[in-house]
Amino acid sequence: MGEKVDLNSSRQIGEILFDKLKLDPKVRRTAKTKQYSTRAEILQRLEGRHEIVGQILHYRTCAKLMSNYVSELPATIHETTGRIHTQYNQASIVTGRIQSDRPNLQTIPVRTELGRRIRRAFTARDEDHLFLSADYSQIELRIAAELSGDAHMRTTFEEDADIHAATAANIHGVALGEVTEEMRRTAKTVNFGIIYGISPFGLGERLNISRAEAKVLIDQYFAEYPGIESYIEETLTFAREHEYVQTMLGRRRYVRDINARNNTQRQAAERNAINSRIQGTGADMIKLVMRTIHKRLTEGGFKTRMLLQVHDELVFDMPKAEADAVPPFIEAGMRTALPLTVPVKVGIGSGPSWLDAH
DNA sequence: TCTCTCACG
DNA sequence: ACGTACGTGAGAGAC
Repeated sequence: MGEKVDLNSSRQIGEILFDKLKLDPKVRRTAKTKQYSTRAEILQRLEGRHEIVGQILHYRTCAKLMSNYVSELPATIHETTGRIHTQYNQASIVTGRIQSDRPNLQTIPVRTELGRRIRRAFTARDEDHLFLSADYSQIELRIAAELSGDAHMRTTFEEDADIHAATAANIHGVALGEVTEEMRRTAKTVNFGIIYGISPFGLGERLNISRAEAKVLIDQYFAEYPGIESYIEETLTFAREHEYVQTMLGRRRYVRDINARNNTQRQAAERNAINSRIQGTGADMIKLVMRTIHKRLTEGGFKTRMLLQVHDELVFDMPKAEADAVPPFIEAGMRTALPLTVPVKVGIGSGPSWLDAH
């Protein structure tokens, strides 16, 4: 008791929790400096052991929202336009995505209730306008289905099923109706893990299960979606020969460590190869449609304007008078941006704020 | 300047 | 023995 600690210092937090309170005998350390790791994911497991843990987590959430958003964003309002103007960069991301900075408007909070209050602060220009948001549903998994040609995953999308629930049913060998929330959450982690090139170790860490149990899940996944396993093998074979991979449109990412003798370097390159074709194809797709939509809006004499791109989402400022005419061609344009054979789904909505548009 | 943490897809 | 899921930007502490 009576100890002073800077709540912004992860090192001091770690010393309090693990040296003083000894909350975890199997404490984790960070990779570079071997400090105690105090990430939210780690702390959440210790919440029951001392009331201070939950308080630290809550402080962290608030501090992040304050420093990155509440304090920062008002200072970025342009003095003559009265609006926030981000910068987009298209030549810095290895996969072909575009990136936003000063300020970064691609990381406006949405996942927590407190965070959503910040997103709600982004509003249409006046009461005659709305925010329009259009986003791709599960675009990367659809692209994985397309690139791999996996019949089972394709069918899942053709039936417009919930991909994570369907995957849960498949890997657990149960009917769709018997899928629990827990099973769906696990399947979601596996779905994303696979397209990132996850290992049994990594999946085990994330699901808090043993490496052996994680391997069973991955094996089961490949048994259900054999095309995905082939996609990974074919991608790696191509990468080893050429030292690059390419998107559907042929844009390359070089992966020169793909034949490295150092295991860690080589495996990292393999994960990059597996993911880049998928993430990059998604990036190509939305860039193409941004061009098409901009052209259609300006040549069509519409006053709706594209404001933001957030990787799989486009945000527009739209006069209410255009609310019938504009959304249908934005939705159709996004859906047909690339001639995929797997169905593409787009969610679209509008409202007085960015949050309401979702 | 590096490291950790955490906001997003 | 080692490291272990992709891509980012940004604030704060530690040095």
